[in-house]
Amino acid sequence: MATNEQATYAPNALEAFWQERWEEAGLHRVFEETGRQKYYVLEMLPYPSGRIHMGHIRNYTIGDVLARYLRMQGKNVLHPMGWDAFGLPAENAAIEHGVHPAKWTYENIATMKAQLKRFGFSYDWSREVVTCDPAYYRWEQWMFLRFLKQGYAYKKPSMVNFCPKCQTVLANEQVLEGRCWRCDSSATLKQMEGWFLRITAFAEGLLEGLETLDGWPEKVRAMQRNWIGKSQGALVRFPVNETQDTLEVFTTRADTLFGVTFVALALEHDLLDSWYQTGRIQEAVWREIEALRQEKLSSRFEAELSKKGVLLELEAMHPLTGEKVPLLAANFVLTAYGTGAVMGVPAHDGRDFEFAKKMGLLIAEVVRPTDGSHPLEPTAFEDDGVLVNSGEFSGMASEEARRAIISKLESLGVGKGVVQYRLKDWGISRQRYWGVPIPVVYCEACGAVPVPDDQLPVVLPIDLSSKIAPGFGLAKLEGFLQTVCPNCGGSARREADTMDTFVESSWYFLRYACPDYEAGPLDTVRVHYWNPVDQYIGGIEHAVLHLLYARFFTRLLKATGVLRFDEPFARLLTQGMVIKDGSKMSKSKGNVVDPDDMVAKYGADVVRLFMVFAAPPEKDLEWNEKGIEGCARFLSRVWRLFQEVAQSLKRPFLVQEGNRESLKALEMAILRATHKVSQDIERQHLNTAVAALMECLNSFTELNDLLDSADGRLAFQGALKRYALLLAPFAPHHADELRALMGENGFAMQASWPRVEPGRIESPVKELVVQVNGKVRETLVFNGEASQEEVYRVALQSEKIKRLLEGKEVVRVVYVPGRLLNLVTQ
RNA sequence: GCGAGAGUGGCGGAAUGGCAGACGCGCUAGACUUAGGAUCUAGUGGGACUACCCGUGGGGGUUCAAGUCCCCCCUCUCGCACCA
Repeated sequence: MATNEQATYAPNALEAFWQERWEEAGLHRVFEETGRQKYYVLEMLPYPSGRIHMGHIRNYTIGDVLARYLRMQGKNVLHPMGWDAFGLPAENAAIEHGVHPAKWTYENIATMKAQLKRFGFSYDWSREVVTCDPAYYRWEQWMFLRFLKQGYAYKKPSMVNFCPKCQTVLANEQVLEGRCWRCDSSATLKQMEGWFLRITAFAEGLLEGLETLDGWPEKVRAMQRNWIGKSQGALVRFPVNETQDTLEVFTTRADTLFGVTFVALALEHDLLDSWYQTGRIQEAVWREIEALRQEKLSSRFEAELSKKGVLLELEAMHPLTGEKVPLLAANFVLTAYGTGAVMGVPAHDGRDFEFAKKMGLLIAEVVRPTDGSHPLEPTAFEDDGVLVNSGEFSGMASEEARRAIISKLESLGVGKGVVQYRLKDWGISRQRYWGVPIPVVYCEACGAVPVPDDQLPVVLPIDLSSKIAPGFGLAKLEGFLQTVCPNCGGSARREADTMDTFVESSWYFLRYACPDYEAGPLDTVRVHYWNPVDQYIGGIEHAVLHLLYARFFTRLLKATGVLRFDEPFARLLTQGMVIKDGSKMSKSKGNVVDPDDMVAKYGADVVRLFMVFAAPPEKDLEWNEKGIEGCARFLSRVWRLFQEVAQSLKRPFLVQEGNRESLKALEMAILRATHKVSQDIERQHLNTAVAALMECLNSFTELNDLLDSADGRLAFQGALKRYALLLAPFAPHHADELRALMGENGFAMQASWPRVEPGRIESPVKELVVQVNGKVRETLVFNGEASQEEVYRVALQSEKIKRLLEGKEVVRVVYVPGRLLNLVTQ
């Protein structure tokens, strides 16, 4: 400007000044420019809960540093922001304070947007997406209808997780240790009808895709792999004697089939009820089953249930040996996994072993370690080995036996090889109000009818006659529900469920490419110009929620013909939490630091700097008031140095030529910093990039004797111009101000990132270390490259080295050019 | 139990197999000052106190050289967890 040429750094006025200039210049708007290399930097969009917190600031600062750096590198960088605006907190606020969810949400957005703007993040706000806007969610409804048509969306009754506090259903992914991910209430199970998206159809693709995501943290990939839970095995059918029923079990250990001594059913298995109704299960046995069911319900979330079971007094026939095996109902058999029934092989499964001991069931050894030992007591032998007591399969190795036994089962028609996944279809029905209405109507004559495209969006009614109270939902809005059938024109009722809000966040990153598009959900050209996202940044808490859903949606949209790629996020950075006094900042702990307070006190640049300096991005960051003061001190020192140089340029100089060594050192300092900062941003070590800037400043300060000379001042001016550019991604307001002070026009973001030709940071003066037996004993200085012989010769002239080598023979000399000489003695 | 990651000064943290502790905080001393919680200068792993020794959770190994690579163990954090 600059604002003035004052001696103290006054961040608030300065930052406001530059933010206005950026705004006027439309500096952060970006357009599709074919021929220019694009880069898409994305941070997870926030839920408008009321206020921005430090965790957001950290996330967005990391993204902003990368975005600004890449833009200065000449990339066409998309860096958007929006709001995940549907969700329960808005309804809860309505219940507690009587505010309409829409009003609450939009007011929060306004507050939070102002907070973000104060930090000077380089978002293209013209692309802002608000998911509760009908202009956004109409396309989500459009997509839903496509999915419906192709069978990827369907409705079914099922046992679902239900949060009593939120009064709504939760998807499997949204229940953490039996508790609601949002409010931490204990979830219950409930039989309900609801809509599902067929994520299981993409289980294999989602799993395989993980292998291609080498820009993702291994931790997240492992979590998703785990969640998808693929296992290879066999379905085996056990006919139940004296009935027409066949019990199917899933096993990964077909090689242990001859060791089956019982078959156990989950307490909730459908056949139990049917056998009870047909009198196959006695009244006394049934009462025991009921008792176990009760016990299981009440202790659902205990670490481990002690294994209990009930003999059904029914037998199944072993599919290969024809022997009779007892059937039991057991509390440790999972309903939701496999077939809800397991074959019991006590000799080779720890759980079955424990259970068999307790119930007095037989234990039959069929696999032995290859060393021939019999390790059956005190526990099961679970490893692979060699088969025994297994008829024609005896003598085979486990691996081979699994294949052979599966073929046998298949040829007899009593089983088959299968792949099983733990992943379940995504239940998206929510029985609440503040969400996207599911575009289906129910007609007495025509049944469930999809709402035609031209009647979209099904707008969420905003005018409410009654106040929102607990249990409120679309189902209470008679005016909304009543409609006509698009098919026959008869009276019909609308679907009252809304979609899980994770649906909105599954595709928002696509809409940023074309937020104004009205001819369809996505403008194919623009979407494919920007996507996939090159760098995604957000918290690890979404490892198997949002990140899995978004990957699924991308594949779904590809299958629907909208997209041409499989993976939405090429690289993922999961930043650590901001913690204080050892725990995550939260209202309940009373350890919250408000970003606004910090900005008021230190300015945005200082807070941004601290956010990336105090810890590497992926690690937790401990809030430290002293630490942020250190960053403030650093920016003040930078400020003073620039002032000093600017002032010196106006004064008469004392000498024409500056000290040659100092001039060289100055150039070397800025070159080294340029190299280090570039390299560190590239590898996302933002904390060491800032350290390099600090180090460079320290060097500058030591060289300020150069300001007495004419060429020293000019050299300093040149170096500082480059320094301001290096600072720009971290402290953008500061950087633009400093550039102005050095006589530059325009904005740092429009300037090119300084480059260093390789080799230029090599100092002509080499410092070389001499080791004796690997220990550093001497440091030598050479001008330019020195040969091994030369270094050796000089080293031997050192008194110290001479003394250490006295009476010893050098048996080996290791020379690393430019680094060290190691003399090895006997 | 399974999976992933991490153990380095008083603290946050640096180190393509090549001088361990960059940078910052804190601390010590000094300078400037009516004053200092401002600023500047110097020092700051431990022990010996001039030239040496020890030191990256513990124990082995590879190497001229290991915080870094390999094997075993311990501790911590996170995720999943009776997944057949």
